[in-house]
Amino acid sequence: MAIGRSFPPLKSLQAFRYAAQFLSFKEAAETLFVTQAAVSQQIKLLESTLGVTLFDRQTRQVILTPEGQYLFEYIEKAFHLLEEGVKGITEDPNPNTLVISSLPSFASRWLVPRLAAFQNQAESINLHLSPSLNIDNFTNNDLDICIRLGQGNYEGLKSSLLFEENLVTVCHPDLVRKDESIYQRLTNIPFIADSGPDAQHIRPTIKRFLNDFDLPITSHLRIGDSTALIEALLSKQGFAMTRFGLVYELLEKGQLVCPVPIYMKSRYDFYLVAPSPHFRYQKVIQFKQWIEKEVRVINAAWKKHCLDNPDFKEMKV
Amino acid sequence: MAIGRSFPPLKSLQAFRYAAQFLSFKEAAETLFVTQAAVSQQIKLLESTLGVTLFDRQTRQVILTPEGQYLFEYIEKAFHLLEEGVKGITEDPNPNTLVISSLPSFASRWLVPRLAAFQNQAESINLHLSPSLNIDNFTNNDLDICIRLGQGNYEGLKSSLLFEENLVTVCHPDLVRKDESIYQRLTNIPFIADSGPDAQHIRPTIKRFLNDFDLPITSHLRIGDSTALIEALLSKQGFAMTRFGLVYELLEKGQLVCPVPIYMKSRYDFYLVAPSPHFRYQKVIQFKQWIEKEVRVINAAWKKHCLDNPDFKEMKV
DNA sequence: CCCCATAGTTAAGAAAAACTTAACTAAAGC
DNA sequence: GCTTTAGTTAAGTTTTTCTTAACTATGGGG
Repeated sequence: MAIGRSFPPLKSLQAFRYAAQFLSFKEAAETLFVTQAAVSQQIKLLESTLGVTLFDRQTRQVILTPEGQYLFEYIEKAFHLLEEGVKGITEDPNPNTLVISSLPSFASRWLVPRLAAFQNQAESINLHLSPSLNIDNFTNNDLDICIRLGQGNYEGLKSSLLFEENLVTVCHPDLVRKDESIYQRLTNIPFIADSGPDAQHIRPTIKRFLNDFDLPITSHLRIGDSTALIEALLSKQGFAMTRFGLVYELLEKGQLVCPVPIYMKSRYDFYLVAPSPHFRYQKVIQFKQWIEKEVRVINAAWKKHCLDNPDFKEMKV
Repeated sequence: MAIGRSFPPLKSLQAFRYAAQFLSFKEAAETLFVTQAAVSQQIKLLESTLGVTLFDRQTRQVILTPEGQYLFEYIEKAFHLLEEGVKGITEDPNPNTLVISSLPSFASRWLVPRLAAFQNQAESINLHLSPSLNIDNFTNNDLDICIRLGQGNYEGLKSSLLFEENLVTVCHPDLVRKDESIYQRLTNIPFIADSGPDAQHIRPTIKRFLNDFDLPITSHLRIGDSTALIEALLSKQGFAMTRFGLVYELLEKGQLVCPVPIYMKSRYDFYLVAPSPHFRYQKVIQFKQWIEKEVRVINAAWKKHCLDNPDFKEMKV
């Protein structure tokens, strides 16, 4: 049932606004991202509803009638106000404070140590880092942007890929000897299972790999928190398959090594996530540009890792 | 695909306008003739699209947030302009001239003789009567209102029932003798067929009636124009089944009589038809009130006709 | 002078938006 | 403590809007 008895549909008024502005149904259609037929039908509907002819048709062009000119004055002003209001409301209410929600592991291991660099180049922006394990809906807080590990599709939110994650096996270097076989390593080094929600798809792959060596998948230790997982690895409690982005610096420093020559693409990647309007905030634009540049080191590290370990094999999910 | 990328849906802005005005989703819903759930969903959609909280919910009531107050200023003004513009355009561009389209038969036999009465009471209104056989679409002319015989459903137009038509048999009084039977009359008086488009449903009924007398339906004369039909009747060429409204005055004067004691409701009735906004013009309001009063004589005449002829039988279609 | 391109129109069907219904929550009021 | 009220949400339905395809009528160019 129609809203506002006998008031014309708002869509038809919007179509009229652009048709009258350009004196062209075609250009109005382009502006509104619809077909010319849609505009034609909307104008017809508007004229029928009002009982007034708004355009004189001249086969290939239209001219506003006096009534059309009269109406356009009002409609144009009205839509201008709507746009002004919406623009004003979506403009950043807090241009000098950037509130970021991020995975704790990513925040503590990667982001925080680098934020100084961002703050140096964006001195007028105060940062508020809010570690969180879950996506946010952005409607009851002043959160500006999320850094998420996921698949990038969140209802009502916009996602921008930061970097694709890969999964590698890592352990303390003291747990491996250069001359032992893979079989020996798999037998001698305990497997630490990552029980985090974004790691569920790793286990079947590990299981299939171990089956090739006729070995069962057992793990005396299951850790769901990435930070704790790193501590367990560094304290020589076993090996795990985990995100390259999490461990690549430790690999570069030689604090962790890859005991097993396999890797796989993660089902989840890192995204910047926020409501569409937030991506227009200047502070978010700056942060996005900065972090996209910073994560290039992860991509470069991955490329180098692949070059340094040409024998590593990709496991398909 | 959405119009105006990232601009919120216009319906949601309209819902917001009333929700903010009344500080009540319930009252906004009533104003918009939708359910409370619809308003709730529209507000949620608007907040999600803008990435802004517009209302603080307090279980049974809502309060505008500062952002909501800010936006409301613009939205309220904008919708006010829309309404002003639409109101201004639908106001009667020609308040002193009333253009009426009517069936020629109805116009010449009934309306024109009476228009003097209307003009006497509406001296400032100039009348322009335009006989027409077809409904009009009102978009390329200055027509104000139509008087139509039909079923009252015309796309994009509003209809108001004037009076219900009935069909009676009529002929010149010289063609009947008081003492002859129905059978004798049906045999002796030729049948004139009305071949007008709104009379198509009469023939099967006449046929069925004649079958009861074991008589074929034959007509040596077929006339599609009501005015010509009346002339044929008055010139003693036979009997016809036609609209009571067309002939009731001739019946009252004794210039025509009913040879056969049957009648039937017409499938088509008389309607006033025009675009919705035209029914708000003052001149149309006056005309409608006047003609609705005038047609009461037809209704009264029908009632009297029924009372004067209690033996007449209704034929069902 | 003819053919092609252009802008607008319309009907029919598809897609998207908007709405309703029903069940729910949380507080206010009696 | 129970009932009422206003807002919320999910699922399904209805309505609106759009697309596509075929069409018309004109203008322009060859």
